[in-house]
Order: sequence, then C-alpha cells, then structure tokens
Amino acid sequence: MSDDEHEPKPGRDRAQVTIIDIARMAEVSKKTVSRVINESPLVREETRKKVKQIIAETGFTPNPQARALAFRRSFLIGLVYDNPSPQYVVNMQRGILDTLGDTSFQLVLRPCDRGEDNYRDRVRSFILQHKPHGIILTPSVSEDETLAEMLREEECDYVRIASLELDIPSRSIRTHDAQGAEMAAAHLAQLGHKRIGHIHGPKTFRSAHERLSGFKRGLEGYGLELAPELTVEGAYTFDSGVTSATRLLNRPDRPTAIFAGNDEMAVGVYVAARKAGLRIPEDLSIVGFDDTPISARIWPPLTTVRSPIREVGRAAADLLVKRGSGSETITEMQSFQLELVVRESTKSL
Amino acid sequence: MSDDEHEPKPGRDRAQVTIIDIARMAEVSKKTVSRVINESPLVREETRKKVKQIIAETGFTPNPQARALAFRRSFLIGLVYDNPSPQYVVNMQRGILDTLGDTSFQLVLRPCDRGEDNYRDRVRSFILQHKPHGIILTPSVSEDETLAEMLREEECDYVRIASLELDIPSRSIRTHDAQGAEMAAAHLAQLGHKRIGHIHGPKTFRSAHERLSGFKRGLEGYGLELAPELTVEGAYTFDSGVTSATRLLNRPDRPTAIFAGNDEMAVGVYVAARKAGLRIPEDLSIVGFDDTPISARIWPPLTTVRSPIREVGRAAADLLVKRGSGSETITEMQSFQLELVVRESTKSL
DNA sequence: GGTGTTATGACACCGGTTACCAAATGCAGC
DNA sequence: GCTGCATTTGGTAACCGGTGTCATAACACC
Repeated sequence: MSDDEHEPKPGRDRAQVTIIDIARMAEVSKKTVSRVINESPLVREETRKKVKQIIAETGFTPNPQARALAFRRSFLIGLVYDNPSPQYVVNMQRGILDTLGDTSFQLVLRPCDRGEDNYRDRVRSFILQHKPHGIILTPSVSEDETLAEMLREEECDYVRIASLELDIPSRSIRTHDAQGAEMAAAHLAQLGHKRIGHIHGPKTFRSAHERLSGFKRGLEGYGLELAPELTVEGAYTFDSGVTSATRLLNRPDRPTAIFAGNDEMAVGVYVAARKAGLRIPEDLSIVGFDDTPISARIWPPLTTVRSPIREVGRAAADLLVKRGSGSETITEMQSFQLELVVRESTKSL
Repeated sequence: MSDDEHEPKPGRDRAQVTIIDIARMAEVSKKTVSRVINESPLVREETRKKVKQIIAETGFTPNPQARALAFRRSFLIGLVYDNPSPQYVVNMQRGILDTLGDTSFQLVLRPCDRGEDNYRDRVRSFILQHKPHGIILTPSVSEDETLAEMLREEECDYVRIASLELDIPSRSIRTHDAQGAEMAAAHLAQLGHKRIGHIHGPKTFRSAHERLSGFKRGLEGYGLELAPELTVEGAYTFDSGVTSATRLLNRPDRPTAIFAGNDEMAVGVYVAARKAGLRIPEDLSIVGFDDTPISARIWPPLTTVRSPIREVGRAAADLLVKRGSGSETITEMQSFQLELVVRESTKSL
C-alpha cells in the first residue's frame, strides 16, 4: 500500500510539491517533515537525513504564504527610510540584499516622510497587515523614539541604525559619525587651515549633531575653535549646500576650508565656489561625508568620510535573520568605524 | 442567540479582527463578506452597504497571508533590475511606490546580474516560491527574451520596460530613447558642431543601439555623419566614460562635442576633458542621457536627455495592479516621450 | 404554480503549524 | 525477567484566515 505512492500527483502539470508529498515519499508524517524544516531537535538523526535528502531531490521549498499564515508572521523585512540621499538608500538596500540573498526573506521598501504627521500610522498599518519578520530603521527615522516605542508595543522586531547609542544594544547598530567628523577636522587642521566653515545637516537628524560635535572636538584637539558665524545649517540636500556655502563664501572673512555634513551638500559647495570664482582646492578646501559615488566622479575628486553603509546593511539584516532562526543571538551592539578618504579637494594653505 | 455576539473576542488584547468577526457582526456568512471584499457583483446592494460599514467601523483589513494562500498568489510585486545606475533604480522604485502607495501590494527588490548564468533560475525560484502578483523588468534584463518566455511559462504576469517594442503591447512600456538621442544630435548640429563623438553603452543593452541609431539619424537630418572612428563602446559606467573619452580626446582630429550614452559616462567625459586640459563647454561640448541628479550638480551643469523614469515606474505598477483587479484593462502599449534638458555643457562653436 | 435568475451559505481546501495523544523506547525497581 | 514510569518519536485533528464549488433559498416573471 505504499509502493506506488512515490508517483507525482497527476493534477496540473507543474503541481506544487507540498509537505504531504515529501511526507509520503519519506514514509513519515507531515509533522515530522515540518520538524525537519524547522530544525527541531525532536527528530531521529536517521529520519532527518532521509527527509532532507528527499527535500533536496525534489527541490521542495515550503510555501511561504502558508508558513506565514500559520506562524502569524510573514517573511518580509521592511526597510523604513527617509534619507533624502538616493545613494545612501541604494547602498543600504544592497547590503541588506547581500545578507538576504536567496533566503526566503524578502526586502520590502517603506519610504516615509517625517514631515507627514501620520507617517507612524502608515508604518503601523504596514506591520498590522503584513506582520513583517522585522523592520530596519535608518536615519533619521531610526532616531524617532515614539516610532520605536510603537514597534515594541506591536511586538515587531526591529534594528535601528544610528550614529549614537539607542535603546537595546541588540537592536542598534551604530556608526561612529562623531569620530569620522573628528578625522575630517584633524585632516584640515593638519593642512594648516584655521578659518574653517561647517555646514551641518538639519537639527532633526541626530547625525547632524554627532558630526558637528565630533568636528568641534577634532578642531579643539588642534587648539582651534569652530566659529559660530561659520557654522550654518543645511538640509542635507544639494541646493541647501549651494545656498549655505554661498552665504559663507560671501563673508569678508570667508573660510579657507568647508566641512559639509554630507556629500550632497559638499557638491553644492563646489558649485558655490565656482560661482564665487574660487578654485578648489587652491582657494578653498572641501571635505564631505558619506563617500557616495559622486564624490569620486566630481572634479576635483572629493575628500570625504566613508561610512560603510553597505556593511551596516548586511549586519542589520543579519541581526534580524539570526534572531528569527533562534540559533545564535547577537546581544552586543555592533558598531562601525568610519574612514577618511583623502582625495583632491583638500590642500595645505 | 445573536444578541451578545457583537462583543469583541476575549482572547489576546489586540486579537486580530477576522472575516468571521465581520460576518457575525453583519449577520451574514463568511463567504458574503469575502464577496464584498472582492467586489463581487453577486451581493445585494443593501447587504454590501451593511458589510462595508462594519468593515469601516472595525478598521478590518483582510489578512494578506491568508488571501495569498487561498489565491495561490501573493501581493508582492518584484522589481527585477540590473541597471548599474543607482539613480535609475531609485527613480524607478519611487515611481512604483507612488502607485503602490498604501495598497496591500508590496514592492520587493530582485537585483540580478546578467553575467551570472543562473540568474534566470534565481528569478524563477523567486516566482515559484513567492508567486508574486507581477514582475517589473527594467533594462537591460527587460530585453531578455528567454527570461520573458520563462515568465510566460510560469504564468507570471509581468511588464517590460524598454526602449523598443517588445512582445505583447499590454506588457510593454516603451521609452523613446531613439527619439531622445535624435534631439541631442539636432541640438549639437544646430550649435555648429561637425566632428561629434559618441560613447554608446554596451551592445548587450538594447538602449545602446536605440540611442546610437537615433543619434545617427539625427545627425543625418543635418547632413552630418557619425564617424565610425569617433564611435566607441563604453559600459554605462563612470570609469568607462573616462577611458573612452580619453581615447577620443587624444586623437589629433579630436571631436568638438561628445554625446555620451548616459550621464554616468558623461561625467566621465568631464574628467577626461579636465585631464586633457580642455574647458567645458568652450573646448568641448558634452551631452548626456537620463538626467540623473548628478547632471544638475556637476559643474558646468550637464545638458542631457530626460527620461521620465519615475512616471514610467508609476505606469508599470499601475498596469500590474489594474490587471489584477480585473476592472479596466489597459491593452495599448504605453510609451513615453523624452525631453532635451539644455544646461551649460554645450556651446556653439 | 412552474421556471429562471440572483443572492446567500455550507463545506472543503490552500499548505503549512501547533496541541494533543498514542506508540515506542529506555531505564529503574520489584 | 517483568512491570511501571519518564522520555522520545510520530500520528491525528484542529487551526491560521481567507477563497472556491456547489447546493439552496429568495425573488421576479410568465
């Protein structure tokens, strides 16, 4: 009564192989196959091997929809972001996808706008509807405590990527922005610059504070001060870089170097400098932050601080996936060092 | 016997409202509620209103995992891409997300590499596993007939975005790249350029052919010819732009203008020109293609051809969503015109 | 009242999971 | 050596939250 059960089901020509088929072929129960799939220890080694072999032979993959329904949890990982820099977003995506690879987890995009007052509700309704496996939050939404609180309430796993320490270590990944900015300051100081301007990001971005304070600290290490009148707020956008830099460069005591809070704004500084008739780097040294592709493409190539965004993305996804599988759990906070990339936009006085 | 059934289930404090709860409250069967959700015409108007009201009151949303299981089709829309330009990808994503908005459809990313010989299998296994609602293919993968064939076999709906007409009209969205290139040619010809170079994309990209032939046609309209020795192949990357342009500019009879197949390469031309000591646009006019953000940020701002990528993304997603809902179906091929954006990288001789 | 729609509901099913129970195994105590 | 009990192991039924099929009730029309 079990000799002709190995035949494929007659139905549709490419009928989906199910767990029942596997069970029949391995001559065990559905439940046992399920245990094997979910790495339960309650299966005899011999049985496990047999089942695994049949799974491999048939190329069976458990239906994610069915599992999601039973688990009350889908295999989606949401990326919630509001970073205006496309480059940042793409690198982050790449990193996450590196880790997700061909696992059954899928990356879904949830861009948002902190300006909209209902943006948290949209994230919440996504969670309620899709019950994602986890959420990755990038700056600046990652800094929203209320949002994190909400995720905890809804019992949704998440990882926050930020430039400072946030809540639970196992749910944070830190990039040492302050330290990166410090290196930028040291670099400019070593080149002999004294009057140095800084265009920082919007105050709603925690990274803007970190970079500002790191830069300040770096200068102080060389006995320099960051003049308040040379410190202006930008919006992390190209246009804001142009206008902020124009303001700085029109001053009678214009700075000889400008540190921009990100590359987008740094590129804006280039344009402002050109319009002001200044040569880079002879008349003005410029340092950016992020090392986006544009920094290497522009002329002269931009000296900037490299943030290992892709690696961060990999680590974030890894955290969520590992935590899900229940195997090893990472409890320490991971943090990433930044690196100064010296190109040709900086020169000694 | 139906007076106290309106009470919320006692279970977990935030127990999910299900179709059964709705059915009970509306005093109809599960199935009827299902009909209302799916806009079936087989429901009396009165009943429909009652059910809809209860759905609205409770804020009920049907569980996508359960629906996916029952429908044997998920609510995911896969974006399959291999375009090396991050900018293109981000714009496409934005457009798609514009349409998807807060529908229950989710965008999932499936980057791939045509270089890998098993890339089609990876797309296939994604389809087999996740049974996505549809797939959006962008250049250059969109030009892979074998891939499209496979999708048809697997009965997976898809939309191909390309610069030429492909298979079924309702599954294609066309961008008139050739016509865009023609405008670029006309622009340069009108400025009096005669020796014009062209760096086209890799031959594996259909768009490279389209842009090349369109450009040629454009020049011919002004009695000019595209000299074969001034036509070189790049890889749509920044680096290839630099090396290709260097080759062209080192010729004794160097061109006075260069049309690059995309902005990335155009930016490479900038660098090559700078290294050759040529001023832009006085000594060399440059035209790009795509109008990526970098083109407006670089100095001098790049004259380029604008491809309405975001709109294309919107349209592609719209096609898939509409086709799914079965309501109106778009049968004509949609196509998008390109536009020449004249900035400051081109000048009359 | 017979007939043909149209609206509704009962029930199985999608492909997995968990809860619970029965059978098999291992070991101590008589 | 046999019984009793704890521990594995595997089977069965119910469930996750929807949808499809098909029978039947409700209603209009002749």
